[in-house]
Amino acid sequence: MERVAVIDFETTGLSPGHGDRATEIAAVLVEDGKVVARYQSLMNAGMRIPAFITGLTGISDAMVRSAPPAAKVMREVANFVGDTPLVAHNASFDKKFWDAELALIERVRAQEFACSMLVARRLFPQAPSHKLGVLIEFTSLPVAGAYHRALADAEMAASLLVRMEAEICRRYQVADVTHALLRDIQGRPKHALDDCLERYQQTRT
DNA sequence: TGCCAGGCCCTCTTTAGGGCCTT
Repeated sequence: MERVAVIDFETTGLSPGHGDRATEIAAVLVEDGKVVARYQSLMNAGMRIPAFITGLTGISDAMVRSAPPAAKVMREVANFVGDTPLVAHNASFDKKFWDAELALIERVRAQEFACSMLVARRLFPQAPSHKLGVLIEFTSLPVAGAYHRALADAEMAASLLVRMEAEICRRYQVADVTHALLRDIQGRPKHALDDCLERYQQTRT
């Protein structure tokens, strides 16, 4: 697969449209099934962190207060990933924050997102749930660190992605899985996975 | 003061409702 960047945000809440901001970002570059580079930073957006979020993530007001400004971190991580295609677990969430935080530094996203959760729902419909942690356990992948910290979650989403690529190659006898194919799979009705991959096979032979 | 997401996907559907998933 071509190089992709798997990203994960920790935030003060669920919606940048209602004033929520990022508190931490991680991005890992995945190439040939391996993580080849990592970026991770807490970021200070000047927001109080709700107690519930501190309980969930372990990220406190004190940690964020001593972190670099959000604008500096977003410039760094945007430069780090460049125009590499993006992947996130439940990408609709990370896409909202990526676009919102970039807009604050007057930058615009240059690439598409693919969603590891939507692909997993199609590839592993029998999984007990499609939360990242459950899928890591379901696929017997190693836990990379504390859940709900950006780098650990990005690393685990990356390993899940690599596992799913291998599964697609094995199950459908294709040699390569592109970012475009992931987006094709996630955009199709769940029952149409076989149809999608059959057509992909035809384009590669 | 108190409110507060939204896209996906199933079904007892499509003139809708509710669970899942992210923090």
